[in-house]
Amino acid sequence: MTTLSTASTATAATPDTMRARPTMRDVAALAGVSLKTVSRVVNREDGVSEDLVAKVERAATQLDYRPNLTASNLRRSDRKTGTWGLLLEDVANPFSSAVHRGVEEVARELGVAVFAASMDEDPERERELVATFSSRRVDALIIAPTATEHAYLANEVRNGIAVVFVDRPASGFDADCVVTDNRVGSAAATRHLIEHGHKRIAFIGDYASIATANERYQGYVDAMAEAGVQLRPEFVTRDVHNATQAATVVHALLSLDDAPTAIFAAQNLITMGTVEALRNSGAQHRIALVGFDDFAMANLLDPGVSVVAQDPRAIGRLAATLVNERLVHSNAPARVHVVPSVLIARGSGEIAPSN
Amino acid sequence: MTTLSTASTATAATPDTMRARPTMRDVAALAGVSLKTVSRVVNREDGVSEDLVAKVERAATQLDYRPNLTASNLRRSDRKTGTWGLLLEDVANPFSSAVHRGVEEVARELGVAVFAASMDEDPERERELVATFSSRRVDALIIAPTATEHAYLANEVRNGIAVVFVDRPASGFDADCVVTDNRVGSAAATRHLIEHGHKRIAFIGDYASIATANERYQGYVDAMAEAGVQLRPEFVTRDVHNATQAATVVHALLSLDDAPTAIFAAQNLITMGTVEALRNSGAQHRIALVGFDDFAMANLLDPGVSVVAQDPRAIGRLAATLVNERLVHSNAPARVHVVPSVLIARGSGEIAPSN
DNA sequence: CAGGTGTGTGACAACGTTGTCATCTATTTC
DNA sequence: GAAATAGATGACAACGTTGTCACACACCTG
Repeated sequence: MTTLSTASTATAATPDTMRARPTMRDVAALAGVSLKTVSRVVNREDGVSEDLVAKVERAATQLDYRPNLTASNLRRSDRKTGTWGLLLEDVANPFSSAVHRGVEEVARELGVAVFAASMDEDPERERELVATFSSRRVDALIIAPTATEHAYLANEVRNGIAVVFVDRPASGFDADCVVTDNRVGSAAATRHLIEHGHKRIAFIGDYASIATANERYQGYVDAMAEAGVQLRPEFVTRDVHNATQAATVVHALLSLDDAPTAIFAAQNLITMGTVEALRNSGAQHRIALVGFDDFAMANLLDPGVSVVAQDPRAIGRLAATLVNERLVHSNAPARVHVVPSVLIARGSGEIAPSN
Repeated sequence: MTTLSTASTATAATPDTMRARPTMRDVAALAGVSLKTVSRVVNREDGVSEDLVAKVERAATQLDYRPNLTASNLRRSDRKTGTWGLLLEDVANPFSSAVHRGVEEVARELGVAVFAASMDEDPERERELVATFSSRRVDALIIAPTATEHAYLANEVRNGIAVVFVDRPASGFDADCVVTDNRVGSAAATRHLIEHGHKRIAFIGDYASIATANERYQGYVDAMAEAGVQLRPEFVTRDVHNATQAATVVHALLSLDDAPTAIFAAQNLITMGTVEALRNSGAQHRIALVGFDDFAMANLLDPGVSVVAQDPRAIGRLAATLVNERLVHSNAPARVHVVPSVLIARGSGEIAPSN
C-alpha cells in the first residue's frame, strides 16, 4: 500500500565492488611502517616523525580507512565507548524529542553518539532496551521512566553504567533526576490570573495519582492561599485526562450561577479541550485561561493561549551534563534537579474579569 | 540558570561498589565449564546438555553477566553490528521525529539499535556524523540529505555500509530513496478545490529552487489543465518561504478586482500564514483553503484546515525496510520509492465559491 | 671514549568473544 | 567384539586495536 516505484538509473554497490574493510594492518603495509605507528598517528599521539605521519595519513586516505572504534574500545583501558542510551516515551512525541535534542547538543560537544528508543509506556520494553544497550556497552543511560519499579537498574550501575532520570523520578532506585518545577510553575500561572484581577479561578487537572499532577494542584493551592483567596470546591476538578472530558467540565463551570472568570488548565490536552469549549460557548474572549505545558499553534489561536511552558530541551541538556559528571567522578550523592518553567503571555491569560 | 537543587536521600554507586564487569570467563569459572560452552549457551546454540545449560544460566544471572556485543561483533564472521545510523535534519522537528519513529519500529523487530542525530542543514556536520557512525561500524545509514553533494558516500558503500535517503533524493550519488508524492498530492489538493466548484484557485509555493516545491507546483498545473481551467499568472506566487510573506501575498490576492475564491498553500508555514491573513480579513469562512503538509492543531482552528498530509512515519518504515533488504542482497538496482499522501478534509477546503 | 639520556620505532600480548578443530565418551553397526 | 559414528565439550587462534616493553640510534656528559 505504501510503495509505488519508479526505476532509477545506475546500480548500487554490488558485492564485487565491495572489498574487505581496510584495517590498520593494511594501512601499515601500504605506508611501510608498523601497526603500532599507524595506531599512534590515528590517535594523534606525539613522538612520531613528521614524514612517517605524512606517509601514514596518505595511506589511510588512499584506502578510505576508518578506525574501528569497537575494536579500539575493547582494548582501551578506560573502557569508555563514547555511547549513551536514551530511553524516551516516544521519540516522535514533542516533549520527548525536545529532550532528545537537548541531550544531543551536549553529546555532540563530547563526541558521544546517542542511541534513542521509544518505550511506549511498556516496562518490559524498557528492560529489553536497557539490556540491549548494556550489551552494546553504553557508558550511560538517560531514562524518562515508565511508572514502574526501577530496582533492577542497580545491576547496571554496579556494572559501571551511569543513570539519570528525566521528567519523573523513578521509584525503588536512587539516581540523579531532572524534573520541571511543576508546583512553582502552577503557582505562577495562578498568580498571573490573580494579578489580572481574578478571584473566581477554576482548576482542571489530571489524575490525582500522577505525582506531577498533584504538584500542579499544590501550586494552585499555594497561590490562592498566598493571595488570601478562598478555595471553592465547585471550581476544582481533578482526574480529567483528555480534551473531551475537559470540555464537558468547562461547560458545566460556565453554567454555574456564579461562574468562574478564569480557568487554570493544568495539562496540555485539558487546555485544548478548554479552548474548544470556550469557543463553542462564545466565551473565549470573556473567560481568562492559562494552561500548563506549551503546545504548537497556541499562538495562532484566537486569542493566543497563555501557558506555563516546560523547557524539555533544557531538561535534556541538564540530564546529559549530569550524566557526564557522573562518569567523571561517580561518587557524588544523587540529587533531584529542578528546571524552571516559563510563563508565556499570549492573550488568553490577560483577559480581565468580566463582572 | 537552570538548576535549583534539592539534596536527596541515599548515595549513588561509588567506586567501591563497582566491580569489573563480568566476562564469559568469569561465568565459565563459576559454572565450572569452559569458555566456549558459555558462548554456546549465550548464543543458544544446541548440542549443550541440559544440566550444563542450567548451570551456565545460573552463573550468568548470579553475576549480572551481559554479553559484550562489541567483542562478539569483532570476532563474528558476518561482521554485522545490528546498528544503524539515522541522520535527520533535527530530531526535534515533527517531520524528522516521525520518520525516526517509523525507522525505529522496523529496527525494533530486527533487533537493531539506532543512532539518531541532527544535521541542522550543515553539510559538514553531516560528514562528521557519517564518519563517526562509520567508525562505530553501523551496518546502514538512513539520511535525510542536506542540499549538497553526496559523492563522498561512495567510500562508505565500498566499505559495506548500506545507504538509503529519505525525503529528498541526493545528488551525485545513486542509492535507494523514499519520498512523498508531491506532484500527485498537489494535484489531488487542487482537484479537491475544483470539485467543490472553484475555478479561481491561487497557488502559493516555496522557492522554485527546491525540487519538492517544484513538483508541488507541477501538481497544481496538472490538475488545472486536466479540468480545462486556464492558469492565471496573477494567481500564482512562488518563492514564498515563511508565514509572514504568505500573509502579505494573501492580502494582495484578496484585494484583486477578480479575487480568487480558493487558495492552495503548498507548504505548512505558508498555510499558517494564509490562515492568519484570512482571519485578519474576516475571509476564513468565505475563501476555501487546502494546505500541503499537516500541522498540529489544524483541526482546532476555525474552520479546521483541510490538508494534503505526508506520512513521515510510513517513509521511515519503508526506508528501514529497504535498508534491511539492501543488507540481505545488496545487488538490486537503486530505486526511488514514492509514499502516497492523503487528503484530510476538515472544513476549509470544502467551502463553496462565494460569487 | 665509555656511559648515560632521550627519542623514535616496532614486537608482542591482551581486550572479550567466536570459528575451527581436536578430544573424549557413549552409542551404533557389521 | 572391533570399528565406525555421533554427540558433547574444550583448547586455541583470531577479530582490530592499544598498552607495555624492548630495541636501535643519535646525542650529550665527564
